Amino acid sequence: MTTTLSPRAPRRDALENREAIVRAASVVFRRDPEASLDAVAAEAGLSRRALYGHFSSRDELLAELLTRGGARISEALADVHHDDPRIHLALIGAAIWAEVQQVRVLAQLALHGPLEKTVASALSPVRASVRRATSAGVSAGYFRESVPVESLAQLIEDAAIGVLDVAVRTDLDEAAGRQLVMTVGLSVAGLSWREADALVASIPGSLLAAWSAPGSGAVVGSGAVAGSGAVAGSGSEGGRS
Amino acid sequence: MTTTLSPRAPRRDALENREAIVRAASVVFRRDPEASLDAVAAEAGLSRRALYGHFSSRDELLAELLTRGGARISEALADVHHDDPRIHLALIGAAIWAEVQQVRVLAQLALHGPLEKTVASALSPVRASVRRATSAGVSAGYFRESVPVESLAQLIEDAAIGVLDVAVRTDLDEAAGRQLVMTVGLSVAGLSWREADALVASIPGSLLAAWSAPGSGAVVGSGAVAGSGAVAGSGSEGGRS
DNA sequence: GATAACTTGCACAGCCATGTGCAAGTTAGT
DNA sequence: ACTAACTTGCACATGGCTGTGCAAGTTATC
Repeated sequence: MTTTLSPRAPRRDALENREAIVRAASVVFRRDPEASLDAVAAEAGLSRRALYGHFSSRDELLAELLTRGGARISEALADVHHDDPRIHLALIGAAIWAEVQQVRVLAQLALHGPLEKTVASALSPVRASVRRATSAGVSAGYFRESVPVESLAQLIEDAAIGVLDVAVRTDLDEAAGRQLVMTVGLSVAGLSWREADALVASIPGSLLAAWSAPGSGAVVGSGAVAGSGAVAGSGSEGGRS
Repeated sequence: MTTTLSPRAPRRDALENREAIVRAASVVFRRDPEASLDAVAAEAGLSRRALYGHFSSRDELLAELLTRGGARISEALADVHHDDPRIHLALIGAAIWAEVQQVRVLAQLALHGPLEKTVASALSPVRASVRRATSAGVSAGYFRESVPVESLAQLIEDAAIGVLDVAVRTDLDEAAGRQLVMTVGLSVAGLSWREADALVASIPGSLLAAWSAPGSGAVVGSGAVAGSGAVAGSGSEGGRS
């Protein structure tokens, strides 16, 4: 008695194609937030026309991306806490690193126009967490006090995105990338590199286990990312400059 | 005997209009590198058609912008040297801060596509200078050694752009902005915030005089930047679709 | 004040991207 | 195997931006 209502249930491959489209969009838009739907469809291995069978407009696709990205990130940050604001910040870095792909799509999309507000709300958990750690770290005398806290938090955020770019571009392995994101974040906050390195080294592996874990399920984007001739095709080296 | 060749010399206001266009382009493209020429013409107070009287294509206008920006920056960096790599890096920061507008236009344009190479070459003096200071600082044990020098230089560069954004956005005064750019650059390099602050404070004013100077001539873009109702006016939001 | 230089406004072509409709396929479920 | 679900390829309307031609203005310069 599956479904007596409709004459037939939706097909399973349709669902798969929908996923493929979202994944493709994630890959393509990370490189160019204004890419055409044709490009997305191509990356997904479908026709442009079929894409409209799943999303009735470009904006609807964007909305889906934003929603998913935001959810992934919130989830990842959900249980990141630590009494030492320095370690807290480092852990945020590690969590973010585990979600690079998502974060970078959001960051890219943020540059656009009308998405700003949506993206902002998607990233707000990160922002809040960073802000809390920053503020605590400044009070404790660890972080620089020569800048208003909001600006500092913003700087750390911006720097983090930059680091993600570099890390991805230079093809660091998981551990190295995570380490870089953590230490540079701390540096911008105000620590010297020796302090940052030492601090990060002192973090018990158990705290990082969640992300460094072997088969950390639910890795939506990873496949797409690996297969991304994307990064290679575009940037080559010019990158940001 | 001005010019016996042509029946009449070009008019002076034409030159002024050309300048206005370039300035407008600088303002508009800094916000949105893909803005239409209509937007540029409007910002310049001219018609789109008139614009084509000065630049035969969009690319020609871009080229002019790139060339000027590159020239300004090279010039600003020409006599930035110091034996202490930390101070060298800080001074680069100060020099860059004096050219924020230019740098930001270039950085924006860099995200585009076919411009990559041109932009890259325009910014190459900065890159080279940063790389030199970075490498020297690492050798001296001041900067972090846990990252390959090229990546570190890249990180510093990226961070600098981020700082410029924040600084401009939060409307810091000249001195504060310069200070921020210098210290955060040093932080990413690896110094603690106390070290960075102390170091920057120790830099004799004479070394900064060049930029902090009252009427440092040749400030091409400053007027345009100040007058930019740009940021406010444009966005509206409709944007794409 | 005559004349060339410059601007404007309009009309036009071309290109590219978005959405949509429809007829003909192909493929998954029952 | 039959049928509905899904995909494809095409055609089409719409809208934005570029680049150009031309006639009619305005303004600097001689």
